[in-house]
Amino acid sequence: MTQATLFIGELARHTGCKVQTIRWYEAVGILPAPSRTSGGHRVYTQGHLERLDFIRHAREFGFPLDAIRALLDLASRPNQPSCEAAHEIASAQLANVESKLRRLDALRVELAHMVETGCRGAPADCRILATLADHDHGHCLTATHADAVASI
Amino acid sequence: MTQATLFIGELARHTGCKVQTIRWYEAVGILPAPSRTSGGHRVYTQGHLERLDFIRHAREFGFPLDAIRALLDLASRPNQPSCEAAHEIASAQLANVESKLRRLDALRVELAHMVETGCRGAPADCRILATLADHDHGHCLTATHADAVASI
DNA sequence: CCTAGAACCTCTGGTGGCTAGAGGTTCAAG
DNA sequence: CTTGAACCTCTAGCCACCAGAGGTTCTAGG
Repeated sequence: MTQATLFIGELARHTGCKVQTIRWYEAVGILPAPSRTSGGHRVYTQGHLERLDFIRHAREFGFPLDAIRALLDLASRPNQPSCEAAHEIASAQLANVESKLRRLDALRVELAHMVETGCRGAPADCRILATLADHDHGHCLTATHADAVASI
Repeated sequence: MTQATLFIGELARHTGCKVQTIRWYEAVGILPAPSRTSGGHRVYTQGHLERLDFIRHAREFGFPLDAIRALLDLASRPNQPSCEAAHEIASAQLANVESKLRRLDALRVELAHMVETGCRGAPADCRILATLADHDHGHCLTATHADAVASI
């Protein structure tokens, strides 16, 4: 039952998180401020390690920090009647990713078309430059790629 | 041959670009600073309009501003022997989008699995929370979704 | 006890591509 | 001459960090 403690560098190594990022997570209040040595160095507990692992893993799924905060709140109250909220957050993230995928794929098709049509010779005859210059989408497959920007 | 000129708001309406964005394009040097009225209002020419249209269209393809700058440079020298550079820039962007698509799709699969496995009952038994809490990826389909973050 | 150097501290500024707002000035129609 | 829409500059914020300056603390070896 010994409480192994960690300095920030060790915590970083254990979690694969950069030192700066850990300090930033503390600044934005998603990782609680640890106690300090008399000299001011941060001293983390096992609890911090677990919480940071959770955060990192959730980040790998692309959850924004606000969502992660909500998920951590849920996880910290394990005896609530339902975790429907967790399901909702994850579903929202899935929907988000799916929407991005759709827009990005449309963009891929359009870009591939542009690259394929190619440019043979001088810039004056370049299909790529011509496509971009024509804001009426004359060379585009569809005129609806405008909203793809957000998914880049 | 009359040079129709435009105030910034009219240019914005013509291009579908926000006024602020136009000023910002000027600040970062991708749209040249126009002349001004004696009172200091920006006065744009047809050339500005065309350049901004190009920029907007290229942005819709997700090109970063640096790439757009390079493409505009090419377009402004239409008699160069080759526009291979344009092809390279577009190919790089396509590769970029394809790479994002791949990572994002892997993420979708993983998220869908998580959402599907679901959570029945209390947070203590929630698969979503359990998946996130297990940084050894015990509940994940693969352990390699870490690099998907960059594509969100 | 002293020293070296690795690791820590805070603070500032930058990333990309904008967007929003405050507080003030100019334009153009009536 | 007045009104009000449109313009101006400047600052700050978004997201999730990363890099670096300049200074302090920890700890192992002598």
